[in-house]
Amino acid sequence: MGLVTKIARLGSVPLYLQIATTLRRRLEAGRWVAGSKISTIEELQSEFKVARVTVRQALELLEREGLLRCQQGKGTFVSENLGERRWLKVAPTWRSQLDILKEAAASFVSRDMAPPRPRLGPDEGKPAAAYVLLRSVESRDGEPFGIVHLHLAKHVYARDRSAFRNRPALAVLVEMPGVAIARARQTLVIGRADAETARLLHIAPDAPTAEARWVILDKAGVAVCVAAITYRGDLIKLEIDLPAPSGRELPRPRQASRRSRAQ
Amino acid sequence: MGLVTKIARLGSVPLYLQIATTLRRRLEAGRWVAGSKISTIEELQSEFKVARVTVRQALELLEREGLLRCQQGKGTFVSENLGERRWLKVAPTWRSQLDILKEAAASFVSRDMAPPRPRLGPDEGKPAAAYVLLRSVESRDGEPFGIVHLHLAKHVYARDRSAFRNRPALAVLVEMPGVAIARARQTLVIGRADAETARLLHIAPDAPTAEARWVILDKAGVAVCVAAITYRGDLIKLEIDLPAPSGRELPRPRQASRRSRAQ
DNA sequence: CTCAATTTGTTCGTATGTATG
DNA sequence: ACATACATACGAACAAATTGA
Repeated sequence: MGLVTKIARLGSVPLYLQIATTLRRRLEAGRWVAGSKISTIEELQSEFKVARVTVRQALELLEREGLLRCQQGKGTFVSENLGERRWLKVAPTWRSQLDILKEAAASFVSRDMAPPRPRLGPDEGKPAAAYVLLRSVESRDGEPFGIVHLHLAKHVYARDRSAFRNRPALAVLVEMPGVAIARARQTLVIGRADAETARLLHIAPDAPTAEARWVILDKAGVAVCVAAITYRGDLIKLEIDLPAPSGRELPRPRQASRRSRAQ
Repeated sequence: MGLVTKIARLGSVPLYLQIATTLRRRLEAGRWVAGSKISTIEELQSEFKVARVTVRQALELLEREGLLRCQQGKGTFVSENLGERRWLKVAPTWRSQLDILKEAAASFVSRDMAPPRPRLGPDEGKPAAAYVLLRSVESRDGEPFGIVHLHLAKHVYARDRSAFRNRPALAVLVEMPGVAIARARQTLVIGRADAETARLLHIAPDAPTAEARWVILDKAGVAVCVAAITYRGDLIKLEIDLPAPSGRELPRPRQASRRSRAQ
């Protein structure tokens, strides 16, 4: 392959990490089938225009991650078991949200009985009279996957303190009789782990995270729950099913056959 | 503040970048109100246990990003206009997907008339007889926000070549008469920019990205479109509205009043 | 007005890690 | 392995702007 992939050291990320990222992407995109031999170090060295040692640093990293197997005299091979990560599958339904929590174990971090009020956007309802702030780390199979900052209306918390201490708050809230949830909005943006987050989630500093914000309104339009959840970015998989598009959803009614305008 | 936030250099991310990430998170989480003065360099220096110069590097970065204003003799202040980024708002509806594309300009990169078949999962329909591979970069206001790799069934492409060259393919496909879309599935995971991606999207290597995969099936269950879109991670905002949860969606029927079990 | 305290801005020398050939 | 180049990080000192006594 005469391919040249330009890599520049602009003052931030070390070269060998960039090359590792590039190769990891190729592996995960399925460029090579599992078990097969990938390019030789010499090929990679000339593709990326870096020194042999730098390529090796990248390969060593991926070998430690279990993505590759390097064998002297033979070559570098894609691991067999590649392909199925254990994703946290998120879909825009209550069901999927609760499924995630079902497997989760919450390790309680702290409780603040008089926290500052959560800030609410214009479309996020009225604040409750008082809140409790619960902080916890959610884990699956002993591996932490999310950090939860949860503002819970005090009058809701008071209904069943023990449940809120022992089970994921969202699950408790949904099942709670007498608290009618009228609407919930979840927004999700992508961020990066600061040092504290990285430590709690067992990821590298600056690694991608998914930051979810939940606002749950009761029938009176009061925000009974305002939560910020920071997930490990490498575990989140969002699955969105779209039904057949209806005419209403099209930008403008299509003009049957006349639409092949010159252009 | 006697707070100490531990930051370690383990051989990957420079300290000043980690500190910048931490402060950026604090700013975006609203720890300080817009316009107010943040901690002095000396305070940050002792919180993070680093040298003065290192803190300054982080502050300079955030100042260039427009989040902070540093003023000699006075202090460092949060920018006034903080808070509203121009998000690409994604919701699980056709409407929102098409809205994004409406503002977008596609700059065409390449076309491959005989690409390898896209790989389809077990639940992703039957492959079409042949595909065309279109590659493009989507921009908004001159700023690129996404890279598109689009496998399009050849018989669909043939219906209106010029439209597919000039407009976002997804929009063309949805509006196309005679191609009845039965189902579309979008999955979204978080990744990182390799060198090539970083260059095309004007972001740093290793910066977070959102990687969307679209599979669109026609009535016969044929995958007429298989697309991989890599978005800039810092522009994506997912908005999910959940209606009032119904009884069906709860893990198990709640037991009216008996549920305050000791625990 | 002057002075001192506070706070950001700048520079020097040195040490260490990364990458090259 | 070695010599070279550059980025990162430290500590310390000094300069310049701002504030209030």
